[in-house]
Amino acid sequence: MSEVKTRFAPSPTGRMHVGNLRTALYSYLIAKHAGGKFMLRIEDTDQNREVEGAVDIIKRTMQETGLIPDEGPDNPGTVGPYVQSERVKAGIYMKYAKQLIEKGEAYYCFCTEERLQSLHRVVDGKDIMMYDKHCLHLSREEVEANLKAGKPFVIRQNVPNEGTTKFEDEIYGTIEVPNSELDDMILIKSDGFPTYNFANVVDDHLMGVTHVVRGNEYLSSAPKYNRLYNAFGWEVPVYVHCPLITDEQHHKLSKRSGHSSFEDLIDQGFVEEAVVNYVALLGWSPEGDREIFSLPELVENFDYHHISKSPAVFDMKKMRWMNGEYIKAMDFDRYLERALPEIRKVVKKDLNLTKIAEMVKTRIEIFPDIDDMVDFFEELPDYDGSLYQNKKWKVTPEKSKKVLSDLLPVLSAQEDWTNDALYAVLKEYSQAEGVKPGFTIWPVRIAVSGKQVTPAGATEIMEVIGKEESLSRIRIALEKYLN
RNA sequence: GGUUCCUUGGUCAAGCGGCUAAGACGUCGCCCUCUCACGGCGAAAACGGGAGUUCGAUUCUCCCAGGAACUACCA
Repeated sequence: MSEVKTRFAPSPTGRMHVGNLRTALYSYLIAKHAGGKFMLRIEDTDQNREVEGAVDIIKRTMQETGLIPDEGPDNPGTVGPYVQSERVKAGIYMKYAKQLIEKGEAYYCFCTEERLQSLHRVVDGKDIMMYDKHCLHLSREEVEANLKAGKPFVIRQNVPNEGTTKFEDEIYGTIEVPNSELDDMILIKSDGFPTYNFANVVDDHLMGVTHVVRGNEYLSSAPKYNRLYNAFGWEVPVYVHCPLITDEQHHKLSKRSGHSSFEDLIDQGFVEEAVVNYVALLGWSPEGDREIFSLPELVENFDYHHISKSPAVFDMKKMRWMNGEYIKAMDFDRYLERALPEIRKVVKKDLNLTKIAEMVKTRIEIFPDIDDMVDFFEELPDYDGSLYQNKKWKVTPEKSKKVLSDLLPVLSAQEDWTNDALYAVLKEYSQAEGVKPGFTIWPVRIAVSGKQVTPAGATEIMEVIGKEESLSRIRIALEKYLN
């Protein structure tokens, strides 16, 4: 058996869709698991849809996710070029299309747009069209004359109306389709560019791809590919169709879902590795119970036979959970790089931001979660006096008032403003009063934070905001909220 | 409309003829605790329906229902 070679073949039309990312990931994993090669090919055959800079997005995304191609536009192997528009210039597709015409498997079509338009009909609000093989019946002379006259043409695949075509998919098994369902799809467009379908087959063969990994949405066009391979007498590659990734409504993930692309997710504060990890588990499951996998670990464990058939909903909740796991496990310096800018958005004062970052590390799932958690460091929010009511510690506003009044002079006299020292002070006071520490600490925490929930205890907060600010906030509590 | 595919808890999913039908997220409870979170423990929650095949079907076959994808000179 020859070496496994897979490819990721995106169109440069914008951001990297998560469905595409998963296809790329599975392609990569299949190749790497088998010790094979992973290739990148750019399918820029639609000049209208091409988006400036999209190729860079693709390349950058692959860098960031670690899906590094062994061959591609930037590191060509022996089967280049790796960009289809360049292959068009080399005349590759036209050459093979003409071979097909010789064999009677394809034909020139000169139909006008108007004529094609007349073939469309609307069923259930959907516009559907099936070509009627009008130009198949043109005589050789007519074709020659049309070509000589410079009439625009396309080349279509010639699929018989009778019989069936079947193909094998590794995941879905044998799939058989009646030929009458198969449209005479266009192979070469009137601008001389190949369509995706044709370029794909030609390139996968020419470039030695052994396993074709792609989305389930292409499952129904696969039989047409088989006909092409057979017509050429080429070996059919192994097909691996991945199940669809859907939104909560069970529809194919689209731009409007807001998290449809890798970049969207990163923008929202997700970590690259977490996205890769989560996406790997959409449609595939490892053998054990483990869910957290680095890319190398995925390579080691990935067995494409365990890819499932049913579509998977992209669950933001679980994505967030997994991201939280990655943040918790993240090397602190790297964490700081992403956490600090987020903290600076709300904390402008010269406080110990590293300490604040430490506090929130186990409490966030995505980086923007930080904002609402640490805003009180910057400024004491307006709060409700009822916060001083706490059932567990049996704290009331009245009791809080006494605690804070008692503590104010004690804390004013306190020199060592570190967490441990402050905690000792509060504990000592509690013992002297014969109450639980929590009873004392609750009102202090409310006073210095103004919030019901904080990412740290009272004394940690005091340490960070400092003595002066702490005392000031306690005074405000006494004067404004407990009076 | 046609074709193709899919159908285990709300979600991701194990299961590949015999099980009290894993596990994870989420939800809820308890513990830990200077609030919350982390961590620990626990609970509720599923085989779409109907026929077969079989001693026995979540697992095999068929039908139905539901869902999805495709049906472009887009990929």
